[in-house]
Parts: sequence; structure tokens; C-alpha cells
Amino acid sequence: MSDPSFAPRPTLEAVAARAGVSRATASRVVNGSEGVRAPLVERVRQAVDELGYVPNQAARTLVTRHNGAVAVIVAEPETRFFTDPFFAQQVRGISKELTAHDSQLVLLLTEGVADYERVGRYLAGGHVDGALIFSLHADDSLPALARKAGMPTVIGGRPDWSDSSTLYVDCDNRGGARDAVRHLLGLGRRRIAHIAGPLDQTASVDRLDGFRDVLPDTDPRMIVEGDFTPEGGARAMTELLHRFPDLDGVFAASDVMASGALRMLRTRGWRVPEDLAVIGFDDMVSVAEWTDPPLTTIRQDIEEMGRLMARLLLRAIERPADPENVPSLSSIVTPTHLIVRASA
Amino acid sequence: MSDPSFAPRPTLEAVAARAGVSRATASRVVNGSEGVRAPLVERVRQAVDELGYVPNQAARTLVTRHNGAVAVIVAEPETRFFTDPFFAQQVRGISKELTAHDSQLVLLLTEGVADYERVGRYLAGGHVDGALIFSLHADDSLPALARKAGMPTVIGGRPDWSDSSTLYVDCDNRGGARDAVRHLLGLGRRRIAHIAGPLDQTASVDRLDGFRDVLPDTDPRMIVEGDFTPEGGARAMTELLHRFPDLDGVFAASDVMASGALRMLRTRGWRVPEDLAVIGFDDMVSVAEWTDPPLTTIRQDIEEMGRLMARLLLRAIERPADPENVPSLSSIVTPTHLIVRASA
DNA sequence: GTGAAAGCGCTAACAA
DNA sequence: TTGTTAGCGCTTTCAC
Repeated sequence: MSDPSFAPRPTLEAVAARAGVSRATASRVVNGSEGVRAPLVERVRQAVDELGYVPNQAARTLVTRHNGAVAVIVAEPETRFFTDPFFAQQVRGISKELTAHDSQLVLLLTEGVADYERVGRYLAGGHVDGALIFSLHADDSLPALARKAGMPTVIGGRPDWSDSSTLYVDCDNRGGARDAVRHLLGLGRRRIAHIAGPLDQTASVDRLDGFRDVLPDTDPRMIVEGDFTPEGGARAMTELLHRFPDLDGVFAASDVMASGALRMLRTRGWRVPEDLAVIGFDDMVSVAEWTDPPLTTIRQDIEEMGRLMARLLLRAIERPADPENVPSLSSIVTPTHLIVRASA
Repeated sequence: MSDPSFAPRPTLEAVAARAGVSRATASRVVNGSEGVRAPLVERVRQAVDELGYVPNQAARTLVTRHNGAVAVIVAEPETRFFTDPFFAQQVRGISKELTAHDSQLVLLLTEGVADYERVGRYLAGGHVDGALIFSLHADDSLPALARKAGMPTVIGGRPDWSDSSTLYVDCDNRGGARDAVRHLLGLGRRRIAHIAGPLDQTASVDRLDGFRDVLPDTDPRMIVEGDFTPEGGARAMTELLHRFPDLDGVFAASDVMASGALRMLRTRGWRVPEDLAVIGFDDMVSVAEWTDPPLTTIRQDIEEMGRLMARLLLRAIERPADPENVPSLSSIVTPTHLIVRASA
């Protein structure tokens, strides 16, 4: 094929030849090692430019055993991944941090356990230096997979097992939930219900625990499990109103669910916050600022959490856990803040 | 840690030794080559299982020169990528097709031309077998980059140059736009304006051309350029109403912009479709079904287009363009369909 | 049908 | 400071 694009890419060998040096020296220059005399550096640089040389990553990876790429694995059907702004923000943070460290983000979408085998192969195949895993549900085997593949791993959200060698980044879900409920209480509300997230996720459990910390004697029927979607939030709200027509406050475990609840309340003619105060969780700006009325909520800095996850992983990669020492890296829990808008 | 994950991964050598065969034979079995006697196949398989062997992809890539991964490059700031449901749908289609062919999707986010150097390095580094590029603006150098790296490439949307060797997948933007305008005309509307997309993108230009095909004598001031965001749609609508208070129809070049226009119209007390009929483009279900009133629009099957892009690329990879022959692969233009809801 | 051997392009000891 | 020499783990002729 005379297709120019099919001219084989130049190798380091070619660069070395052109610069009249050995492959080793060429390699040193390309990798910015110290101790190559200036004129040689110059010649090699020039050869690189003239030839349009770019190192072959596979060859490099084969010897250095790492490849400047990190996998982001989402234990959630694509539908939710692309639909819930939460993920977008987290990935944005990760992506920024990774880019700044010249590392590539490889997004691994899993449409259910069926894809896990593929993911396992990918990780074990040494495509990436580490893995970031999100949105784990109870008993998810993804972390085990990553561990078996020998991948440094950071988990988004507290895992449901405790194990000091597992790194994660989470926000203070429980504390945030307490703040939310106290805010409602401060508003004089006394009949407060909770729309929980899926209880197979620790974030949901922790927020529920926070709710109970403040209101330990709440009737269990005042707690309804949602699924982190607007529809789920609306359904839960309907159920709650059906059970307790005299509610005056609701703490929803996510803004997205709160938005569904708000929509439902409006269609039923409830006034928010007059009749019923609603508070969310997340401060997903694209949601909370656009509900009617705008949503009072508990802010967690999702993008920052993404950045922190990436940073932690990068560190874990460059400084692999030393079996002899106490692990030098540790998980991170970020603070939350009450953001008051109009709904409570 | 006595971390088991630090046991080095088994190599083909180890498998061969355990099975009592040569590395070559082990390789044949692993790769499913014909012509290895059954008992040997069995022994190798068993060794693979026992050792938990997974081929090292870097080593494999080094010799086969391809690596079962495809890059998806989005020429758009992350903000829009994660915000506009268009991308999500397209990626979903791509991801499905790729997964079905056991190929990995590597998402390369670019936050502007500054990142292009990184992307170029990545492509030339041979990390991936091909590239899918989206959302090109005029004079974007991404395709040139990919070509220089010798990457088979498929572009999402018609590129702004013509060149039969460039593969792309697009929908019939111009025909769809004509249908939209004719629908408005069929409703008896006579003062029809157009909210265009950014005119440095061919999709916008083609839709505008379709508009003009049907309404060649339209006052140029009835055409306002938006930016494919809801805010842009709202701004354009405001401007249009300011210029022509007697409008009775609007064709917006995207559902997302139409939703912004609708929101603006509602706040100003316009009734849709009574006072003003609005039609969009895309049939982004998550948008069009939820506007008030639900949006009449021109449907393009975005997910399917994603699938087609991936399929085309996969074919281009396995059957590299032969300069001697006429290219055996060709671009694809998919049909559009009018979807009538309530807004027009 | 199976194995021996030659690399793929690169980095990293080790010598010089 | 520079070059020589081994591999990294795998696929793939080419003999047997």
C-alpha cells in the first residue's frame, strides 16, 4: 500500500541512526534522562522532529510495566451513567487530574455482571496501571476482580466491608444527613420523613443513619427506599403522603430524587416549603438550581472527590503498597455543607 | 502486605511448562488456532485455568500491531460532553457495538486545542487501533492528527471538506430540516423563523440549508445562530421575538435549544402551539418528552449512528484502505423522521 | 502437529 | 558520558 499513512512509524533505532548515536542514548534523550551531552541531545531532538518519532507505547509498557492509563469502571448500567449528572461531575474531576499527570482515562462501561469477565481480562491484561471504581452495590465483585488482577484501586464511596488496605474517597454522608435533618427541625418541622437511596449502597445507608441519629424514634414507615432517579423520588413521595398526609418535612437522599418528589408535589398542589419543606443531598447544581422552587440541599464537592480519587490512585501506583510497612496512603472523607435555597 | 496481588502474573512460558508443551503450542491454544491435538489443547486449557493466565496485552500488541481498543475523541469541552444527552446516546451506541466485538472503548476528552498534542501522542503511540471523532468544528485539526498517526478514523457528522477517503456517519440533516419546515407550513404557519446551531458545524449548516430549501425568501434576520444549549435557545428566541413579534412558527436546530426556547416562551406567557408552533431536531427523548408542551421534532437515531460508526471503524481496521483499489468502505447517511407531539 | 528460534520496539543494567 | 547487551511476553515463520 502506498498510502502514506501506512509508512511504518519510525522506531527509536531509526532516530538513533539518523542522529548518529546508539539506541540507548536516543532513549535517554527521549525520556529526558540527565547526563547526555548537549550537542547529542540536540541531534537526537532534531532526528525525532524530522522523523516525527513517537515512542511505541506497547514496547515501552512491556519493559517498564506501566502505561500511563487508568481505568474508570462504573458498576452501573450505561443508562444511569449518562443520565445522572453525578457521574459526569465525578468523571470530570478525575479526567482533569489525570490529564494534568499525563495519564489517560479509559472508561470501562459495564452493563451488568455479564461484562465483568471482560473487565477482568482487561485489567489482568495490563492495559492500565490502576482502576477507579464507582457506585458499588453490596457484594459487588469488581473490587475483588481488580485485586486479583493486581491493580492498585481506589473506590468512589465507602465500600461495605472494612479493610484498611482498601482506599476510597467519600464525603461525610452521615454528618451531612444530620445537618439536613437539623435544618428541617430548625425550621420548626416535626413530621419529617426520609426518602432513602438504594440501601445496598453505603451512601444511602450512611445518610439514613444520619437521619436516625437526629430522629431516633422515627416511625419506620416514614422511611421509604428510592433508587436515585427522579421517578423513584416521585414514587416514594407519593407513598409517604399516602401514609402520612400530615407530613411537614422531607429529607431526600439525593437531589435527583428530591426533584422528582418536588415535581410530584406540585402536580398535587402542595406548596413547598409552606406545606412541606424539602431538602436534598448532593448539591447537583444543574438539578438543584432548576427545580421549582430551587432546592435546599447538602453540598458535597463531587468534582473535587473525583480529583482526589485520581490523585490517590496515582500515588498508589507510583508507590506500591509495601507489605512490610503500614500502608502509607489512606482513604479520604470530605466535608459537606448546607446550601440554603428556597425549598426548605 | 503479603498481598497476593504482588505475585507476578503468570506468563505463557509458565503455562507451557505446566502443560508440558512448547510456548508456541500454548500460544496456539490460547489464540484458538486450528491444528493442535485435542489432548494437548486440554492440558493447556487446564494450565491456563490453574494459573489464572491472561495474555499480556502489551506483548501481544508489540507483535500483532493491534490491541483491541478504539479511541473516542470528542472535540468539545467536557462540560458539554457530559451535559448534552446527544453524546451520551452516541457513546452508548458505540460502546454496545464495540463490546460486542470485544473491543475496548477509550474515551479521550479534549478541553481545547491545548490537549491535541496529548491526543496526537496517544494515537501515534499505538494505544488504539482506530479513532472515532465527534462534534467537529470548522478547521479542526483532529482528523489530520489521526491521519498523521496512521489511524483508521470514522467521523461523527459530515466533515466540512469533501474527500472520499474520509469515512463518516451522519443523518440526513438537510432532508430532516425540510420536513420540519414543511410540517410547520402544513399547520398553516407563515411567519417561520429558524434557531440555527453553531454555523461552524456542518450539521447546523445543513439544517439551515434545508430550512432555506423550503423557505428561500426568508428574511435573514429571521435566522439566529444558537449554540446547542438551552440558554442559547432561549436567547435566540428572545431575539427573534424582539425582531418579529408576529412570529407563528419556529424551527430549532436541536431539541435542547428548543427546550430553552420553550421555557422562555412560557415565562413570557406565549402559548405553544396556539400562538407559536415550535419544532425541534434530534428527538432526544429525555428532552423532547419532558418539555411543556412535549416537543414535536425530527428524529435521528443517534444510538444507531453510534453503532454504525463503530461498525464502520472496526471494518476499516480489519480491512485497511487499499490505495490501489477504490475504497471498499463508504460513509453512511441515515434517514430522519418527523415525530409529532404537542408543540407543533 | 509440534517445537526452536527470531524478533516486535523499547528500557536498563553493565561495560567501556 | 556513551554504547553494548539482555531481556520484557508474546506471535509466527520455519524446520522437524
